[in-house]
Amino acid sequence: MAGTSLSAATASVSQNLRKVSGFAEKKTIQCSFSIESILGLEQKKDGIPAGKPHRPWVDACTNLGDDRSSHLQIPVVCYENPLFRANSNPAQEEKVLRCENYFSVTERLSFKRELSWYRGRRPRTAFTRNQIEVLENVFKINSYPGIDIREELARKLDLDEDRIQIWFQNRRAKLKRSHRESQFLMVKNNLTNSLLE
Amino acid sequence: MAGTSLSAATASVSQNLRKVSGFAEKKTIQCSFSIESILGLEQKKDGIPAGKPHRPWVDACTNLGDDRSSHLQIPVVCYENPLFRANSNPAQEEKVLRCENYFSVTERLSFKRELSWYRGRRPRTAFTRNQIEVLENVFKINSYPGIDIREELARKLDLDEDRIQIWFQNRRAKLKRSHRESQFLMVKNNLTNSLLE
DNA sequence: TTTTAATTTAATCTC
DNA sequence: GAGATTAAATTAAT
Repeated sequence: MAGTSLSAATASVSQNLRKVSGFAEKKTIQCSFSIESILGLEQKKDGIPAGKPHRPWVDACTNLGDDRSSHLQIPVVCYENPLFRANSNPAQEEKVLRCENYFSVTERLSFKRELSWYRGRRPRTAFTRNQIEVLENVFKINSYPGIDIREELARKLDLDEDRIQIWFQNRRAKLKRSHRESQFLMVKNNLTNSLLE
Repeated sequence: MAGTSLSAATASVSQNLRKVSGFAEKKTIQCSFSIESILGLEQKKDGIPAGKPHRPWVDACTNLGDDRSSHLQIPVVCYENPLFRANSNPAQEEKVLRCENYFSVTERLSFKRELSWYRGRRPRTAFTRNQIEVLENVFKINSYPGIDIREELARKLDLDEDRIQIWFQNRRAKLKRSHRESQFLMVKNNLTNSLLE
């Protein structure tokens, strides 16, 4: 973890709390110790077609040894965690006025947030327009900001450094995608043109 | 994807053209970031260790001669940085990397890093469910398998021994991370509880 | 439906 | 090998 400040480290750890599974790995040891077993040479029951990627979350029910399910064991932390409560969006709060149901929008947002926690996912951050603008401007000049720049951005934009880092990762992926697509377009156009000649 | 509309791609291209052509939009930055800061020039590091990484999978598809043009992964840096647009042979790239008169150490580090990432990165391996299962079972018993076990696993799982080694490294890192985080959790809960008493 | 924040993990780099 | 970081692939919220 590159974050050097305590707050950054704390935020980072709390982000990954749901990944905590240090104890879950022990309880899954129920296999025998024969080499054949270890190597999985006795063919498994439900002939899973080899060649398929490993996607345990798709059929989580049938996947017993998966430590990913362990985040369900510690939802209490999610409730108590103050780190994500602070991040309320003013734009969304104004919608409270239009709410005529049992729960206010903020209440429902809160539920949603807690549900996110249960599901093991950080509530989606809604960046403000100004935050995006600054991030974009920095990205134009440097798409790989180091830890110090990220920290500086975090301070100035009132965001966690983690969010900054993720934002740049996603932004780089987006740029790459758009390059791929424009490249594809060019090739396609060249091909079309040469066929029309 | 439907988002591959011409307008979208065009917008994307023009955005990138602006980027290539210079810092035309510097003035829109309404935040007090110094250029040095944004470019990451503050963080000084040591020199670049010369030496080309071993990338057998690059040669595998298209080798014979020095043709790199048929790579599916488009190097983003080639678009963004005018330096890498014209020259596509390694000798010239070396010269660019050695050009310390014009570029800072960190810049050259960044270039080199991006080059190797975008051009030479090994395609991500998608392990099958069965492969993962076997690896996990072995890991439970021995998280530091020696070369002989790795070779055996490679044979039986039809993988390169390299992949096995990397997998165990990443798996150990994951375990360590989860231990750190659960420890953090315990400390935090103890702290919370003692504060509530 | 589209965009993008968030997540997981294989691969890379530095030490 | 450890540790940090990244890209790739994906999930899911908006």
